[in-house]
Amino acid sequence: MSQDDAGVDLETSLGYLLKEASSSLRAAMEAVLRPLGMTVTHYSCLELLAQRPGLSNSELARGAFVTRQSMNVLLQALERDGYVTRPAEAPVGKVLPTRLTPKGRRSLAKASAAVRSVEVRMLGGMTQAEQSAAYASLQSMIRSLRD
Amino acid sequence: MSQDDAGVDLETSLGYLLKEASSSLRAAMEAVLRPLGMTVTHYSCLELLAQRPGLSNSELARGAFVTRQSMNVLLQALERDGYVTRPAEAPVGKVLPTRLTPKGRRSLAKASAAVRSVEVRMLGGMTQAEQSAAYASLQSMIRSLRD
DNA sequence: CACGGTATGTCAGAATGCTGACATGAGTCA
DNA sequence: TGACTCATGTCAGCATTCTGACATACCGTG
Repeated sequence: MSQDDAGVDLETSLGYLLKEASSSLRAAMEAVLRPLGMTVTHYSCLELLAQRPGLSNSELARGAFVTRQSMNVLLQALERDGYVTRPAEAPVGKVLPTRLTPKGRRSLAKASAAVRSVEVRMLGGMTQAEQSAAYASLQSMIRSLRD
Repeated sequence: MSQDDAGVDLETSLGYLLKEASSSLRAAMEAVLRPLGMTVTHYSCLELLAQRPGLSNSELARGAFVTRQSMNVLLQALERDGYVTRPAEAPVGKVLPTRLTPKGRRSLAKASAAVRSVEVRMLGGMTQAEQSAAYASLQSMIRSLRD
């Protein structure tokens, strides 16, 4: 339990709060995706492909915040199980554009609904103005850290 | 490029932005802690102990957002290298209260300054009001997800 | 007092992600 | 054209974290 509050207070650190929120969100997403046999990175990859068909392995990796090596392992599994397709040879350069299969699209539909319910729950106690403020705040943090 | 399909729009999703911000913060922290030979979890553990001396392994794990098994291996390494101390036997129950050594405190001092500089940079483009709004928003999200 | 329910510390194996490295292709510039 | 730089896909090895499991200690209720 909590004792004395001497020293720097982690409870008032935006960085700590950011990590806590992100951790909570990930846990909630894992909870709803597990019954569907899907991980968060798994879902993220499919969602990215739905919105931007033809994304390459490296681009997917950046979008899902993992290394391109990790994403490659995932893509090989997704391709083997018939969720995505990649051409055997690169149309141009070395980039292999990836696309969802109908099976992948069906799988994503259920996962997307589950994830959306989590996000709705997360935003439940916030007004529209508060959501906009949160959006602007997060973007500001990202922008400041990018340099 | 805005696209209106059935899926979650990643560009406007607060969840995605939250993950992006958290990822950026972690990367920035890793960058400044690496020269000090320290990882983020490593630092988090020391910072927690500085603010709440006598924290147990499980409590440290929850505070650093890892499992108690992971925290245990970290604590064993920190104890072996002389950054923290734990009694050989539990004063009460099974809980082993952990404390920083002077060496641990010195190590933390440098790391803490580095991390603080990152947080200052992250908050650079925000007004005081925006920081308060961000704080309230994140707490609201955490609260909503806790149920 | 006895009893479940909960929490803790710890060990072992498995899974996941990362770092390092290599070859290849595209773009840049002198 | 040739050299240089950068990005990509991929393989291999390593590190870190997690899952599963066990024994133990506290606490509430009956």
